[in-house]
Amino acid sequence: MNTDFQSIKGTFDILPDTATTDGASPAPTTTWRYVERVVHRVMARFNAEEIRTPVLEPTPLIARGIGAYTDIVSKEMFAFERGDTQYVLRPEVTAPVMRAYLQHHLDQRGGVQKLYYIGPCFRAERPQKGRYRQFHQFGAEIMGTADPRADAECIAMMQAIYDAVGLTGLTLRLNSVGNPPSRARFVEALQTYLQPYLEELSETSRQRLETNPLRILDTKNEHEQEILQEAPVLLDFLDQESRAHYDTVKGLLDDLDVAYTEDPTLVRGLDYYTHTAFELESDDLGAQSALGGGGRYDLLAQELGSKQPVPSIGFASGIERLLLAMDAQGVAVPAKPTADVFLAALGDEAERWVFRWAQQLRTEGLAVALDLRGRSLKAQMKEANRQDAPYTLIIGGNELNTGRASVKEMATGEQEEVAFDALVDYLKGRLPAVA
RNA sequence: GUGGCCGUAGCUCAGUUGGUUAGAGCGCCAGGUUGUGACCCUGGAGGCCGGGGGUUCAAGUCCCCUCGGCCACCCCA
Repeated sequence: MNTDFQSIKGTFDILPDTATTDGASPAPTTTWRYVERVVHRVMARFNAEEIRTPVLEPTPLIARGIGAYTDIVSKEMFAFERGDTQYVLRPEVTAPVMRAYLQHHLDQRGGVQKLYYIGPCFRAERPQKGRYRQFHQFGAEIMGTADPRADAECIAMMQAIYDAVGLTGLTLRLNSVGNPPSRARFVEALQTYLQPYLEELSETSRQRLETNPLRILDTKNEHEQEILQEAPVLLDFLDQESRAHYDTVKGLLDDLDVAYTEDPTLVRGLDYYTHTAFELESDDLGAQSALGGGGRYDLLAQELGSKQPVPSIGFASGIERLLLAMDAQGVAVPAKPTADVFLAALGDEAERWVFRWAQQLRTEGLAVALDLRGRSLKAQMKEANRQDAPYTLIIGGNELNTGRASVKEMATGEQEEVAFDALVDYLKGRLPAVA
């Protein structure tokens, strides 16, 4: 069937089954729900609480929170103006969560706030494998403590989710970008080092030398990588405090048996990071290899106008990429739920009986499927088969006369008669567990 | 944003050097079995050949534009 409309470029519909078409979700709804379920369960184990913030945020929150010179803010935002307000479809959710934390004085609840979220984000990039304009993230923020245990726990939380869905062979890269003074000294050294190579750098790198020097470190340009071989190393510039923090985090990760690879070139894209930075990668994903990442952002709260610092650490993960990796690794996913029983009717009177009983069985908690097109019994049986319902009730003149339903067990083909008033118990007794 | 590849039924794909009413398998619907699915047989529905323009007597086939998809760059989830 044709239509004049289609989903917007880089967005997709999540469909009930794997009728995968170009531009559809990498997985059906059942798989999405499974992943979401795992996220909720694992987060609960870490005693994290769910937070839901609007998809629409004030543009300046994002611009200031993430940094004006980041790619996200400079060219990837879906932003618009209405009246005198600037709106943006959130490109990430750490800044919004911090906004909510400050706006609602969540620190006054006492203790450390451990918050997690699941929801859509938007970025106006050219779509490709694992990259969409509307994509979905889950993540967590541990807010109100600078303790390195929060860093380690945050990373462990992220790792636990991938473990829970059964993904293997992932690489956790770890680095420290230090505190502001350490970073400032390093940036200066880096700029000095790169000065002689100015002519050999790409245009973007030259620009970044002024605006965002750290980002030059994770260039993929081979020549630039060569140049960087001899460049000063970030870790060498960490002051004692930064160094101690980093070492403690590593030790704690060891205690938790969370494996990691140190990568001194790992620099996260967003401005608000301090100290710990990490990223989880998979080689099952093509060019978009990052499953998730995060880091510490002790400066963000004040950047957003808070008088008090709110030292925090968080991670964010992409659901689409998780799904892609699951698919590539052939990870088992629970089958889609089926109806418990299909009600097939023969004749007008039986159709009315079936329609009433469908409702009755549903109030008893059974999942019931039936024909809504007045089709032949044979067609109804075919439908029952396709629906994969373990039992089918066949109701015709005979059944109405005797007051006994024909109940067919689809897997074996065996059929028996059950008195109407015994049906509920009969079915419930045979079905796994009825919710 | 830049580049490469691709775009024929719901899905996977055929479609001869441009040449009658565009095909197959699977799926869907109906019948064979006027009360029974999964197997089998028969039939049917379903395509502005992504859209627009051009070349030509003639375009699914050639050219241009556009939209979309895929992949990569960039960046990140």
